[in-house]
Amino acid sequence: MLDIQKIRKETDQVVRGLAKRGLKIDFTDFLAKDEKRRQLISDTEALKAKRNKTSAEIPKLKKAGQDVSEVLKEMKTLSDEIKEADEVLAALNEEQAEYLAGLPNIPAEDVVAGGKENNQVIKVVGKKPDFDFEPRHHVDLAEQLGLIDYARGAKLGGNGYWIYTGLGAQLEWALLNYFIETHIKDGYKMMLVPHSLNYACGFAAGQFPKFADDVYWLDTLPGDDRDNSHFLLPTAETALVNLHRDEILAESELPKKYFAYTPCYRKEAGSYRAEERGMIRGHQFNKVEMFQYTRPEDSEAAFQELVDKAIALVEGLGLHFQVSKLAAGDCSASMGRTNDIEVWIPSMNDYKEVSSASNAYDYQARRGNIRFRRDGGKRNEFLHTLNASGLATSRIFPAILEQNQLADGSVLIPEVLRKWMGGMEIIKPVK
RNA sequence: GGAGAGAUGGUCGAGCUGGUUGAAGGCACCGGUCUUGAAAACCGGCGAAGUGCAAGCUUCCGGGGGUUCGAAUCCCCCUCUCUCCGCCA
Repeated sequence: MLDIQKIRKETDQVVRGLAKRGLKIDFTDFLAKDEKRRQLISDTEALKAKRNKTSAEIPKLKKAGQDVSEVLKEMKTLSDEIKEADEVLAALNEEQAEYLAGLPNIPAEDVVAGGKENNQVIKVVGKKPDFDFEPRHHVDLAEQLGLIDYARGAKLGGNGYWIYTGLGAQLEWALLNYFIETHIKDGYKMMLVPHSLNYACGFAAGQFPKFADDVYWLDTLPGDDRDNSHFLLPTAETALVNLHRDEILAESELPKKYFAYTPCYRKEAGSYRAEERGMIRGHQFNKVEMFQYTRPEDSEAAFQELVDKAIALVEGLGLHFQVSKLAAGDCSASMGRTNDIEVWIPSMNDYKEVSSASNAYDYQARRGNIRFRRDGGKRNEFLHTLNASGLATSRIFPAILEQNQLADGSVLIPEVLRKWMGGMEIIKPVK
């Protein structure tokens, strides 16, 4: 949620910021209505002040033995007038809130305008493996090594689902263990959260109202009974940002650093592409998500910490990858800045996102009413929220298979994972 | 699933026979006195949001609606929490 004060006072700056996302916003109507709304507020408040004052007089008049029937009649009229004005005002407020809720975050100053095509690669680690044989596709490798059962996954859940089997399941779990161990060591607090969340969670995260169709709804349809419906989280971020919704934290508690493992459930409607066969894009995938609540002045440093942590994880696996700084239009709605970590997938001849690190600044804090009180300070301030995957396994797993494959179709297990694989160093084809 | 109790400011907790209660009191926190320093004690301050240049005014006692001139207080609906019973892991 954007600060309405900012829209009023620094309109041009807001317009320019949103333009970087490719949005042409004209606040003229909005501001005119806001003006009207505020006028109405002051009008109705004058009426209410009068009501309160007279209302306090009535018991005194009664006590003095005076006849108050005339006053009561006037008050009735006044009350009706207030009620009418309040209804108009409520409608205006709702309209305004709805409009504000639909506006995305303003990109940070140094984030360039435009979409994906303007993303900049800011770091490259390792290099593309040089195979002296015909490298295999990860789907083939996974099947030959008995790691993934795609056919039965589809039988159980349909397109977009797979089953980790045997060593594949162990390898997947080893990855998660590696992430978890690292985060704990780095002082992040582990959380296991509900996977079924209520509407307010999606709103605070910034997924709703706009992207309510991208998630799986459990009981009712959104809009039917929005406040009592639940959806499966598309990322643990949605849960973690809501941990402190409607809370006021003490400055001394900040920064708060969390991480959570959850499967992520996404509809991915209409996004299936042939080149993404396998586990590149599924309806359910495993991810460990890092999250921070910080003071405003600390969030840029926290962002760097999160990016560095994600980098270190991929680096620790010995994989080749790059880091991209996203252009404004490629940052999701809630985020003012995002860096993606993209791992090399040989079969796709492309880099695919394994982590997305973002700074939401105060955008989510406003939506979720998450504030903090400075030591000795009087006013509560919105804090900043940041998140970063650390990591999603669904692209790391194929990257390991493809980048670490040998001529005979076996795959080297990254060293850091071996302790969770019973010391195993290599996975060999079963047939 | 059935029955009952409850939801008040950062926190705990009064008020709930409708009208100086936006809300006592405790704790926490901030400032001061005292002290070599600290603690204790004492004195003072201390909810949030909206609107306005400001003084101020308005709103908020889980959420929504209603009754009334006037609602934290009365009525209805919803959500959540707790206790008991049943069922299940």
